Amino acid sequence: MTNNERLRFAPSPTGDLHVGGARAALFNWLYARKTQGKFLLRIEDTDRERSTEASLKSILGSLRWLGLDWDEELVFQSKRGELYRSAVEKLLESGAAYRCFCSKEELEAERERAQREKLDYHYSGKCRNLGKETVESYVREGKPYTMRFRVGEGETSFDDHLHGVTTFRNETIGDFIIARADGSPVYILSVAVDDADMGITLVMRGDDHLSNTPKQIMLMKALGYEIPRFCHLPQVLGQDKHKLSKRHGAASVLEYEKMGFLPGAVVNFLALLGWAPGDDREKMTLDELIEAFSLDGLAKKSGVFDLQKLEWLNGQYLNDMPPEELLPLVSALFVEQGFIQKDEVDSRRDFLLGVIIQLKERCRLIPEFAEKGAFFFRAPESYDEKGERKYFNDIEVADRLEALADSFESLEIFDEASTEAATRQVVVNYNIGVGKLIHPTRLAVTGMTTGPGLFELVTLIGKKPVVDRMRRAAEYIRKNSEETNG
RNA sequence: GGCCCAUUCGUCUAGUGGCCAAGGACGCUGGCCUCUCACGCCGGAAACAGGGGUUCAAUUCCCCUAUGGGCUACCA
Repeated sequence: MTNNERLRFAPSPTGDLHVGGARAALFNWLYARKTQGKFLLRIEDTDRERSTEASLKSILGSLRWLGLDWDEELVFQSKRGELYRSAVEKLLESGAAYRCFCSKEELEAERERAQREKLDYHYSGKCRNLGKETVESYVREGKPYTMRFRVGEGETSFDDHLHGVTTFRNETIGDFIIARADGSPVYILSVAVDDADMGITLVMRGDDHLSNTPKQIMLMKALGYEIPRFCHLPQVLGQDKHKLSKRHGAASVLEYEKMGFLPGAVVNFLALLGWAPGDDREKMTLDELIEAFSLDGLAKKSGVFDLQKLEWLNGQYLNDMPPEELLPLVSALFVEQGFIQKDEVDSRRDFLLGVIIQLKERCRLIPEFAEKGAFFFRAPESYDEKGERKYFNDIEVADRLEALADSFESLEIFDEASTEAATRQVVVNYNIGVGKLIHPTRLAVTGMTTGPGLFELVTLIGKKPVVDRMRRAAEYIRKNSEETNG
């Protein structure tokens, strides 16, 4: 465990950052930071068809959003063709690789036959021992060829950090292609070359790469490279226990950002999916994660992404966050909703902080501030249906509401203590329980049956609008009862 | 089909041979607090896939089976 560890995350820019990828990135990052090593980023953009600039931007954006910073320059595979070509050349010269002239159709037929006969298929090795002259004449004819790696006898094994010694018999692998007919390198080759070239000391990636590892090792050996250590992480699954994908709802980090999750909560949650600190901590900051992180805490079992737990965690973050920190996020939402103008954010700062304070322990996601707090900005357009039936069911309610409105109006100081005192006084006059007045009042002022404490909310909104809303509700109740009676 | 990997409450996990009649968290659920909701607090139900070994002793070690997953491309 020196501080010379070099880790990497190698996404393909073919979409947004996937949750599984983000978790792999996180573990690499944590290990690098823990060991004071380097965390590198390599962009696997050799698939020209599917790679896009927009995806790259999106992935980098998500990484930054999560707080995962990287060291050194980005490595683009698309810019390293020369490196791969010379590696292939070297393998060809040493005899570790050979030209294969088999056509796609031939190979396809072979594979189908094997499948039909339920036999284990791998390349027949037809071109493996072609005579020198044959090869030369084919090349002269311009017959297209791919490059194949000559897989030797024996077995290939490595000591995976998580899975221990894992062994593959070479005969089950079969000579594999390392360069296409157009000369471009295939993934397995570029990975081997890049990991060596970048000096990666520990390859930590999804366990879907487990069976690729022996190939990578054979290539590295043939190229005379030092073999890195490996650690294959379990996958992230959806509720149906299949690999997390769009079908399960949100599979990319970006979507969670849009849904109103906080980066700290997402990172925290991802860290706990497949890793445990060894104690009972759940909520942990990035620094605490670095501090506690160890490869030993990694799980072997793939984990199901539990949205409910993420939501809970996010709620914890929201609740624990100082209101000032929430202000930019929440006010941006309010502006977007048309609750306030952008230039009002500063002048109404105290009011907005008040709203946040009253709402934050009731919200799990940022957008809920708008759903649960619209009434702070405008009078309710309608009343909760159940609430209406329960609290606006009596003409007397209108009288009481008006009585309380009058009482509120006459208050010199309109604060929690005075409004509560006024309410309790009115209740005594009518000889009813305090709840009998509080609930209708809340419904009148907010349109809802749930929310912050009535006296807090009412003082934040202010006397005038509150009194207006109460009188309007009283009127509404009267009108309704006339209709139903008449 | 072949190869490789995995298997503790519904879910995330603790547990590395005795401390486990299995602990925590989410969710579910009973209650307390209370003007409602939420928060918080106190309780509850809920798991070692099955079968063989090894051992004085297995959740922990080995084997088999079952189940799930991955790879088996001129994708990455």
